[in-house]
Amino acid sequence: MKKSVTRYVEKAVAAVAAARGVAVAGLPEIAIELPREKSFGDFSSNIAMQLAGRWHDNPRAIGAALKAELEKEDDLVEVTVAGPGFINMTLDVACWHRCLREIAAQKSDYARLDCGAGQRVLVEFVSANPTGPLHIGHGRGAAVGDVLARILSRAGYAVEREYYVNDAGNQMQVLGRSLRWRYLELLGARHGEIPEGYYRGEYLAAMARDLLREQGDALVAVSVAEEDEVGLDFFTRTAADAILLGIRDDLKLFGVDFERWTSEKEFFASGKVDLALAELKEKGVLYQDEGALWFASSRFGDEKDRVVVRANGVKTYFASDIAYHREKYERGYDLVVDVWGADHHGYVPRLRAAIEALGHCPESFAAILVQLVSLSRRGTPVAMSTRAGEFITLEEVVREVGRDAARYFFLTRRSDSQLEFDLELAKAQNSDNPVYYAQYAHARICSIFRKVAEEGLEIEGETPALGAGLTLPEELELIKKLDDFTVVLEAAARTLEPHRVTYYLDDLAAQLHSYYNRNRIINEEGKVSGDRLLLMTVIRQVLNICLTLLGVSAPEKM
RNA sequence: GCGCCAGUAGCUCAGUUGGAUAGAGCAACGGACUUCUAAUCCGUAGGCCGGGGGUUCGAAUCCUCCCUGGCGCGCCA
Repeated sequence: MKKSVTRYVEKAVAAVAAARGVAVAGLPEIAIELPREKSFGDFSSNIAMQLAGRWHDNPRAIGAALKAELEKEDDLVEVTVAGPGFINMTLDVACWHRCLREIAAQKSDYARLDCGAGQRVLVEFVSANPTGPLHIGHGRGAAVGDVLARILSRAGYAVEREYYVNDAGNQMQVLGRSLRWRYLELLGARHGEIPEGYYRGEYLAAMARDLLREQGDALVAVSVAEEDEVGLDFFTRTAADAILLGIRDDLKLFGVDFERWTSEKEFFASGKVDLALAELKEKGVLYQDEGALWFASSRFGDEKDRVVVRANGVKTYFASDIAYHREKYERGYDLVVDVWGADHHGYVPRLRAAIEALGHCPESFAAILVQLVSLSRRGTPVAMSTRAGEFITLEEVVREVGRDAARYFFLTRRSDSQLEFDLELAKAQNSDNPVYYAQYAHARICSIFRKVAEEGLEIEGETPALGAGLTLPEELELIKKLDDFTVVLEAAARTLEPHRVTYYLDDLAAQLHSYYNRNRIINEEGKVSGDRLLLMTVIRQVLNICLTLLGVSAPEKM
């Protein structure tokens, strides 16, 4: 509907401009909004005020001229100029009924947009080191990345999900040492506290017990010195493989699937890192200093230059990440989205610099920074310390509160604001828990349809229903809300903000509950309003789409 | 010290990218089940949008200076 109204306003502006002999080119974009106040009508525009400056006239006079043009439109039954120059427009109710029928006809394809125009997008997320199980912070990143991908996909982008496995570098060495230490501990060759800097989580001790049981006690000599490299490759690989399998399981349990798992190690092994560096060198943005090789990222907006090859000859993580992103562009994505923990925000300018240096438009790269999650139980904080190896894993959270609640909770905040996750609240089987609110709305509507079908109730009105009997203010508000979903989805895709869908869903559910409490679809005589049933059909349809976008189930019964 | 993000009701947070009288949930208080599901609804109360200055028809939103909190400032990843 908004699009139709936008066209009317565009037409009116063109007509008025012609009458005044003013050029239409270079005019501001026509912004159509939903007025806060219902009495202002269905849509409003501030275009008269925008034009006032350019046309050197007062906004109310321009508004009056536009109003005269707009009144020629059959669909607009009322046009007024209000306040400082807002143009308020009210549509014929028949338009809203038509709108409802159109949405109903599209069924589950409603709000499949084409604003992505088939452009290819890569969403890279989670990408945690395989050094330990996923914790709750990764869970938030997983929910945000996955739902973002679903939203973009519905908005008409060709989306792929990718997990970048950071399986190279120091921390993998430490992982191998940690597992070897645990193994030797079981053989009585290590005692006391695990050394400082090692991974001390219980999962490695458990893994060591499995190793001993399944593969015996000869994997490494008990006499091996701690600094020694003997057997490290084996322990590193064993630990990383097992942990990565666990991560895949956790993500599956959480409802997240990736098209692609990419290994950092492979980038080094295949020489792609060298290729990327060679390309940068060719572009003249690398230089040698103090024995190291630097990338001149400050020429592309970073605050300082960054090392890509250390003086000891070892390439940095940044170097492999350049190679990785270079490959993303070579694969032909139009938009590259990375979902990171917000503590990596300082890393954004240097990567964007590298992307630009490689000749790609920096606008085509977006980093979504996901803020910290703090856990609590009934308001009291749950301490989490990665150092002590005591953290709540994603798996524990999902098992405790359920996938639906966990996903929903992660999406109730903007990504860049901190999130307090209350385990008791998420687990609550009562009305305090917001995830049930939306699901309940869906189940309630299903229940009506069940009753109609089971009891073979008579449906009143035209067949098929036209919706013409829907004239209550709350019915029209509902139809407008349903119509607005395309706008919300488009905005969520454009701004890469999945929480917009959560808020929309909550609003729609609220309107449904309110309507349900006030009006009956099946009346006292057991007769069913066909028009209201049509309205329920469409609401259920949109609730279902939203829940599916969030990866939350849409129960038919609760 | 420099940079990034945040600061909105008692608490947790939205706020359609500059619009009209700033919203929701929880908590508090008062109501609604012989009903298509009360996991719901209706009502009351709650505000110097961190503070000052600026930009304009118009600012929670933009620019600037302070205050507070989180994070980042490695030839770690």
